[in-house]
Amino acid sequence: MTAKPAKPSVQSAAEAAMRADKAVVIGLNAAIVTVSESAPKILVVPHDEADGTGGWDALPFGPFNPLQHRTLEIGLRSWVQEQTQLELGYVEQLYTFGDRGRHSLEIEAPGEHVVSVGYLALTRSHDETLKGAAWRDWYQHFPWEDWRDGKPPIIEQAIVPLLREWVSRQAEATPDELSRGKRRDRMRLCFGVDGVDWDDEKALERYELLYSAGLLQEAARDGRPNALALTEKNVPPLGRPMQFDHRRILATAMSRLRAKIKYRPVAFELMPPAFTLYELQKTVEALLGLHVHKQNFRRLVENAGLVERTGRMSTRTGGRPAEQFRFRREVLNERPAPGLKLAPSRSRANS
Amino acid sequence: MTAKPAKPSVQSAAEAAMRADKAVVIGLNAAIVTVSESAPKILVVPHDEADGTGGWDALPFGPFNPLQHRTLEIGLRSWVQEQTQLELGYVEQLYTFGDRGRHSLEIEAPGEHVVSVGYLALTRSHDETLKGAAWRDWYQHFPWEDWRDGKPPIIEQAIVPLLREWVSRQAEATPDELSRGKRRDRMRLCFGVDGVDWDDEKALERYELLYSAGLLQEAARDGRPNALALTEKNVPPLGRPMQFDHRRILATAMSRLRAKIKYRPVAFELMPPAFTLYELQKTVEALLGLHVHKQNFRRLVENAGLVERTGRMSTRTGGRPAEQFRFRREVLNERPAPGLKLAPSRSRANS
DNA sequence: CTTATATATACTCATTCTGAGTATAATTAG
DNA sequence: CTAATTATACTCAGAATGAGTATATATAAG
Repeated sequence: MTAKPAKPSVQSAAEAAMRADKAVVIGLNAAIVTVSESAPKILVVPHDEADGTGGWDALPFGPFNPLQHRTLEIGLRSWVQEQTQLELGYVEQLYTFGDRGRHSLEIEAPGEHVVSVGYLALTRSHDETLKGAAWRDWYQHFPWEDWRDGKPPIIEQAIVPLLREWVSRQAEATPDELSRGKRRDRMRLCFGVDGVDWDDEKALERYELLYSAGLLQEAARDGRPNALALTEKNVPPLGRPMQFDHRRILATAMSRLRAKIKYRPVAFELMPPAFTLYELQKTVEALLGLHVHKQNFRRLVENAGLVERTGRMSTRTGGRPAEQFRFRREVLNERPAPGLKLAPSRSRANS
Repeated sequence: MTAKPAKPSVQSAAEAAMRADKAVVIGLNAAIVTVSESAPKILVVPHDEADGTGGWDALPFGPFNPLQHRTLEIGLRSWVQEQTQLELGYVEQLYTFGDRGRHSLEIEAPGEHVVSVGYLALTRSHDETLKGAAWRDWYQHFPWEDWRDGKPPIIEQAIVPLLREWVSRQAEATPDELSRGKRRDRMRLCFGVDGVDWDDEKALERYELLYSAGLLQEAARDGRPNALALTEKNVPPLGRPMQFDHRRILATAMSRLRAKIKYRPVAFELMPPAFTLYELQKTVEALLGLHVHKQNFRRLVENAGLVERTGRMSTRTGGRPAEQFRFRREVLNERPAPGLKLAPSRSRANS
């Protein structure tokens, strides 16, 4: 085990990378999220191409210029600021995708390749019209993810039957019990079939399952074999598709945010300076796509020291006025700053 | 809010990115982890340069060739396999770093830029010598992270005094109480000063804190202003440095793995097919750098249905023979597959 | 063979955390 | 004034958690 032998291979590999055939362009994609009127909204820019994907939303994206920006995040903030005038609060890197064939190819010049880095950004609700961009309820892209009014009908009416067909199609191809079970298990775990509970954090897994089952328009666009068969059968679109792999990035953002909200106080990035506990709850429920138990939610938020009273009351319609609270920034300097560990309320979520 | 206006800016930006000045090379870095003899080991390749960083370990890395590999992960698996003959089990993307100035620059040709994507990979312990590579106990790079024998002396003897100086240095520069408090709070939360508990998952935050305080040799290499002053003062090295930003990637891997082990059954990727519960515990403790309560650990692992008995006994030295268990793969198909939610044992951890 | 020592494993117990209610207070709509 | 509506406080059983104690089964020493 001498030091020398490894060096040539590793180093020369790195040097070989310098050549143009391995050069890629970094695309920075931002899933910019806000919540207003109990709906999580995602910032989209319109996209029109003659290739059949016209009208599909795209996430705002821009290239990373390494000469201009020291880090990827700085690069992202810079062009988002420039293009949207939004001030981003929380920003988090999600994932870097390098897949060939997961976005329409016309953007790639021959011999060049785009690697896309996805970011999640949160911003406080704000109604100004952004030039050319729009806020879209993210459940338009993921209608199966919103369980606030009970199980979304699209699951039993469309998704489960189509997936069952996909499961049995594999059964024909590979008749061994084991690998058929795999597809069935994936379906069960993702969509909560056969008594498995719904897991709000599996948004990405569900998207990927639907994609690989060929049930999404993106899969058809990418020419996935499964998808072609279904296109012929006139399967209705499952949610609004998005350009490139942007719906996948959005799914990643949803999963990450739904997980993060439970152990870090990120929900407050979406709230105004003062808010009632019920407003906070509505925001959280919007993101999770679930209802939570109101009294326990209060207890949790107050016991964790996440908020403090302002003394002011909210002039609301309806019943008794609610007190307004503010985020206790100090928690960030106390213990590892907790989030909103909450369990879905059985009473309404599973109706 | 028409659709048109945004299109030119977004699209043309993407097209502009095609030009060579924005092209970058993707470097794939692998933090390949195993555990043997109660020590977490990281695979390193030697690196010798005449620039003063000779002898620093490097993580194995290779370029991503988009023409050859469909996804980043496939590219990574491919050259790791090629270079090390290791079979990777679990692989997870960690983070994509684009920072200029966080690695010695000689690798970058003028006008070109390396963006590095870090990966965490787990592999079962295996003693064969790998050509040119070596397994290194990861605590050699992070001596402050191993609390299994009580608080590591380096914290009180070196780190805390140096950080205090760094805190007070800011107090001079910006005398306002608020921003001085920021440095102090960072120190407190990271290193568990003033009654704050040690958080094993903050490995990355601690590394970044030490780096930005200029206490690491990498900071000196990168010419960080803080670091220069300290080099003069003959500060002893805090842990073994690594080439480029590889120690940061390793810190990211540690943080991610320490977090993940608590909610996903990844520890079993590091275990042989059959193992005793104490062996499993030792592995987990090695990764966390903490002791856990033995009886409660057993209860947790068994109640969660993570293991099943094999009936065979372990022929061990010492006391009563222990039963061997195996991982219950079925948990993956049951509920969202839990991990090893464990609390550090107060009795020995804080000695 | 007996005893000390070491480890494995089972069982206990107080405390806290959770999930799910009930009870009561303060508003507005009629 | 009453019903409806929302806010907030309080209760309670069961599960999970942290920390032991008790007992079983081996090896090593004498």
